[in-house]
Amino acid sequence: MHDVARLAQVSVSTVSYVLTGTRPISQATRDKVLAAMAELDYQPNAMARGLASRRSRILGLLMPMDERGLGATETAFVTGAAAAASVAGYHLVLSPIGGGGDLDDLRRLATQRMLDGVVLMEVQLADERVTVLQEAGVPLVLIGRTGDADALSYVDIDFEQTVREAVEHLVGLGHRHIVYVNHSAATLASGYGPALRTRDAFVAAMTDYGLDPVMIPAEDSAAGGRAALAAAFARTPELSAVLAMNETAIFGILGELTGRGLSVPDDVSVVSLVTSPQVAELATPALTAMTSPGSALGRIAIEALVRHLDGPGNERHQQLLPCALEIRGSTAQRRPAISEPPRRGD
Amino acid sequence: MHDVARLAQVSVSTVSYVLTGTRPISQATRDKVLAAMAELDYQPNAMARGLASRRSRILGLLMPMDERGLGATETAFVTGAAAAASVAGYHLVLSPIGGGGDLDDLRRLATQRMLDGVVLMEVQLADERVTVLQEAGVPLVLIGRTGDADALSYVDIDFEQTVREAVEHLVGLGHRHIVYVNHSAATLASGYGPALRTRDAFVAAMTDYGLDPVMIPAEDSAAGGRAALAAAFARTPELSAVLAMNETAIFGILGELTGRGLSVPDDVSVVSLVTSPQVAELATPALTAMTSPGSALGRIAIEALVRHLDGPGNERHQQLLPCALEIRGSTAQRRPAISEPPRRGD
DNA sequence: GTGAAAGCGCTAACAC
DNA sequence: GTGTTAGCGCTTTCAC
Repeated sequence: MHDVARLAQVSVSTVSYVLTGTRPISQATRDKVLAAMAELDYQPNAMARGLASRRSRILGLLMPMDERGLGATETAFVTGAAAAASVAGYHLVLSPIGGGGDLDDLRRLATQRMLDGVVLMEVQLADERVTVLQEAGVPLVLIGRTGDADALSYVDIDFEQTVREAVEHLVGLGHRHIVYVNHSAATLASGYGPALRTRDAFVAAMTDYGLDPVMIPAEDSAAGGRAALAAAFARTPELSAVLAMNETAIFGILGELTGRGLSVPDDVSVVSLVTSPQVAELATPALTAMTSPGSALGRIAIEALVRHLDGPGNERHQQLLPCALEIRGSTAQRRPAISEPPRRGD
Repeated sequence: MHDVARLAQVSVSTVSYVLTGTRPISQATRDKVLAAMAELDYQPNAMARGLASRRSRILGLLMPMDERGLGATETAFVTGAAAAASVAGYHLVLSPIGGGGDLDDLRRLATQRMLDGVVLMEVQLADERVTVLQEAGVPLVLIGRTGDADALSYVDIDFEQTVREAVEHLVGLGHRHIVYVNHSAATLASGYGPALRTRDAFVAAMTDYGLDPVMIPAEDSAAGGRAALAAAFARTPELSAVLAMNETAIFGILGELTGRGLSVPDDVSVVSLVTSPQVAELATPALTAMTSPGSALGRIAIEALVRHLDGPGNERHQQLLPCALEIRGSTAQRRPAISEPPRRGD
């Protein structure tokens, strides 16, 4: 930087100011400085900037990685967030730090002033990470919501709206015996927000239609899906539609349906909740799904965070986005059972 | 740090030395210092340390994210790498920077001395990121190999060995007409190492058995898998086994097989290459697969990188790890066609 | 609109 | 085994 200043025949502070833009510089000197920087192939040192300015211009995206891998939905969050960060002049780094034992790791990262702000993915209703980060004084935005998120910034999927639309689609096709296959009982018990919120939304939506809301939990595996479907038929033999939010179990559900000689969508319609097009297309037939607004969520979260950092610093952003219904091959008009007399209005 | 020194009644440098451990400190003073740090709830500032020491103690994992999402295999890389970094006293951050337009972003990150070293995932045969990083003077380790990786450190899957074992398994079950479904023609043309290496290995292995090596490319989609299978039957009507390395197409392959009234594994055996147990269990029947050594790859890459950084700095680590054969329900003894007379030795 | 200089919070010679 | 001190490469008052 010294060299740049000398070459441009200005002071180091002037060079710094063209870099940061924190004070007006005449076009002439700016050009001189820029030319000198290019000439010398100068690159500012991020550590030194960070130390002097007390801002790293690095944003963290905390993304617990379980062994199941990341779906296309999560990937979309990430790419959306990275793009938004880049636009705002920040770097985005992902940290695989989870809710597990590496909470100390997180505390260290947060407290060492390496990150200007953080976006949390896969937020639990009671999420220790939030406490840790708040204590460390790191600005944060959630993707998802804790139980008491009133004071926090978040963006989340509008599960109520999403489930309602899915149910509406199925009811519109004439289905009346709809079973919702959720995540596992253990996941529900652990306070996983999406599982709880969709459960409640399903009950509400079905009740509004005067229908019986049957929910079955399923382990996150193909076998879990099969078991759940078996349970569903035991509980509701007239079952003609399945709503599911479980990207792994859904394959077991489809397999079990086929195994029972039932055709999708002729005998049973299937809608998958919060599902990426990529996964939806993997199935045969391709799944009608509520597609999550992945990259928008990531983008909005970062934008809110940046506004918080660059702005007065007391904003609070709370926003819900619904998933979009994408009709593919797994839903169809309900076919009345042969034994069933036609009803008026059919 | 000043305060810590005063409280412990030592100099700041002594505090620094107990922090870095770069010179012997008597147990007594160390304890005093540690006590003072705890008392004041002191946390060193990462930026300042980085500026003064010229090392950030941050390692980057460059992980291109395409819209397909990360499989369990990639996730295992990441968790293995993160664990190893933590053990070595480094932080690991992931950067979603890809081979796309954000090469400048990478150059900036690399050149600003924010990262002590990086691990590259999804390495292409000709990978510009390698050039950029080398020019920036950032130590790097590849997961995968470029075309001329002789001078670089890398860890990669031993595709030759992996394919050979898969073919051996199928031949051992009596299969002689085996088709290999690879990634797409475009992917092959783009110089994607795994696709090319498995192709060559397949040809070599089949030729060794005196068999005809038929390879069919497939788009990364269920539809691509169906098309590939159709092409495979057109080319090799006697087909009794499919080898595949394409986690998305494999579902189309299975669907098409079922659609043709063929049973897996009774009529056709299927082996999936470089596949995680999670994905293998998704299919019906569960797939016999060559399971990739995911977390070991990540761990070894980080360990090599750290050795490079902390050691004399001229090591070069090159290592290949084979996938492990895990037999599940998609492979079985070949069933001779009815029209086919029994051969001697059967 | 520009320059001079005082730090930012540490590390690592150099002293003893 | 410990203390003193000169930076690391920037940002940002304060002065003009």
